[in-house]
Amino acid sequence: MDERWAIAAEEGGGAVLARLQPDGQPAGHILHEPDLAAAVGSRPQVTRWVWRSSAEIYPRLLASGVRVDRCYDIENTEGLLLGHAGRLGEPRSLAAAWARLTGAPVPPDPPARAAVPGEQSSLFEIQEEPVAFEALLQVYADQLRRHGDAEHPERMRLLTASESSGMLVAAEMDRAGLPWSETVHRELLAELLGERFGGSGEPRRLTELADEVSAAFGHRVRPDLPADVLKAFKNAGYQVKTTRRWELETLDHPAVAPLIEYKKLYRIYTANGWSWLHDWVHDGRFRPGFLPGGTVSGRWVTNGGGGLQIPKVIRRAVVADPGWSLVVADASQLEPRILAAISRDPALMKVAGDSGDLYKAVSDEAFAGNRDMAKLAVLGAIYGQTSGDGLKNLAMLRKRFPRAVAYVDDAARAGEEGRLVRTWLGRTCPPSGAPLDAATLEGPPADEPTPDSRHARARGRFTRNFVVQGSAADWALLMLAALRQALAPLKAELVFFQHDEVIVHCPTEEAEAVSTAIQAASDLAGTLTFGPTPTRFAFTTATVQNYADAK
DNA sequence: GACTAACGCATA
DNA sequence: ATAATATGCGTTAGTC
Repeated sequence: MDERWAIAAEEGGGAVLARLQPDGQPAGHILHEPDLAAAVGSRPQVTRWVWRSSAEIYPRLLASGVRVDRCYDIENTEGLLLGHAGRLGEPRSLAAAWARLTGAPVPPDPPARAAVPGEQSSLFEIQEEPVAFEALLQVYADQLRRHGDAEHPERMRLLTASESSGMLVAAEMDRAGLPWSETVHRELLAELLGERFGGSGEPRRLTELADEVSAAFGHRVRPDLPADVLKAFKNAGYQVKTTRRWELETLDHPAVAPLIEYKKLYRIYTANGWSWLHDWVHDGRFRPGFLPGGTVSGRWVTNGGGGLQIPKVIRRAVVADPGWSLVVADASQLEPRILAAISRDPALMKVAGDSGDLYKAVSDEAFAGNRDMAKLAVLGAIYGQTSGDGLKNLAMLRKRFPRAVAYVDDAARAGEEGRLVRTWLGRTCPPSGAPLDAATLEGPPADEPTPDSRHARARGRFTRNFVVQGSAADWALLMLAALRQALAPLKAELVFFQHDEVIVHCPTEEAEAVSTAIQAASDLAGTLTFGPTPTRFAFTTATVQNYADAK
């Protein structure tokens, strides 16, 4: 039984709410109640809550111990609908949507507040003037109609529903937090970097390595200043253009080894050192501030602390609670499988129908068993390779998997021509900024590319990748939604999500059930997103005490 | 002091 | 196998 209610927070902790008819209009009286969380918590029969912003409301509900099954996030949906209509970038607040509906001047979105370490996810909340409840009801009804204007209305409904669900997942993950051992982290820092001068100065190891670098050059060189390092190498007779690690590695000079070690440790020191620990880890939990759909392609971002860039060495600090385990699962070779599902290339679907090594299967099919070649060709197709040996491999791929390559080629061409490009469910890549003239588009891969043609080509690589990466993000939303539902009766908690990888923290006795639930969620997401497809989305799962042991 | 660009590197 | 996609973020140097 579908029972929808709309709700909005009122001053002083109260709420205004109303039951809705299927068309979004209120089904009865509009109620005012003194306690927002109680208003929701006392209505467990409600199947979907319609509200302005999950980031505004849901952390408050969670803080009161109230969870909801489903929601409909009006401002998030407004962004997706605007994007689909090629109007990404227009204000997406409820107030703006209401103004567009009534013909009033459209207010710009308030600027997002800067990240504040340790604060709960409500920091994403758009701070704006309260809008009448009537506006919320009317904008909701209007959005329901606008879904019908989409190229694939059913897919669009799936997209907005699943991203609303993603908002719930994000708030719940931030509430739970990733278990983080401050002790292990400090031990790790001491082991890698040594003690700090005066307890808070530069770590001993960095000072030593900087001295080694200077000694190797015979004069003072500061390794954290690229200009300094470049000059030193040039004076020593080495031609280098940058101080990037892979370029330095080609040089035969005694400064190289300590320099590379310095860069590695310096990165850890600045990005995940003592200050990071102080700022971002509290009460044994790291809360990255997940934001679903934070990128154009629909990938999530985090609001602070570099939550999606936790270096592998630092993962030793992610430790399950006593008696609990971490179920770490990543979707294997996700992007080529997504390409199979969206392109419906028969040969690629066939190899993606097996959960084994996809690149090996592709190599058997088209590259005489050379897996490296096959992998390069597939990645080249997805990323838009422009040079190198891979091009030859790409030609072979095109021959054996024509529909798959045509799919991304079409996306690239659409991008180069400035047309809209969409993911499978309808998330839309905004049109390119600079319009391109016909000559630019026709122009052959000129010997000397014009800025416009370079721009068009870069655009094409972007949109080529967008359809795959973005459709993977579509799939991931449905996978998370299904997993969240499956975990609801357990003690297990989703605590981390990173593009194609999830971590569930659970009592050890639940680990097996969790692993099963993850694969089931993956299978369900495949069917829900793409319809019946032979493509398998296999998860590689490890149950560990320590994140570092998962790989 | 606030802001930005360029750089470099961590993740998928 | 650092070529190609997407990000976040901390540093320094330069500008206002």
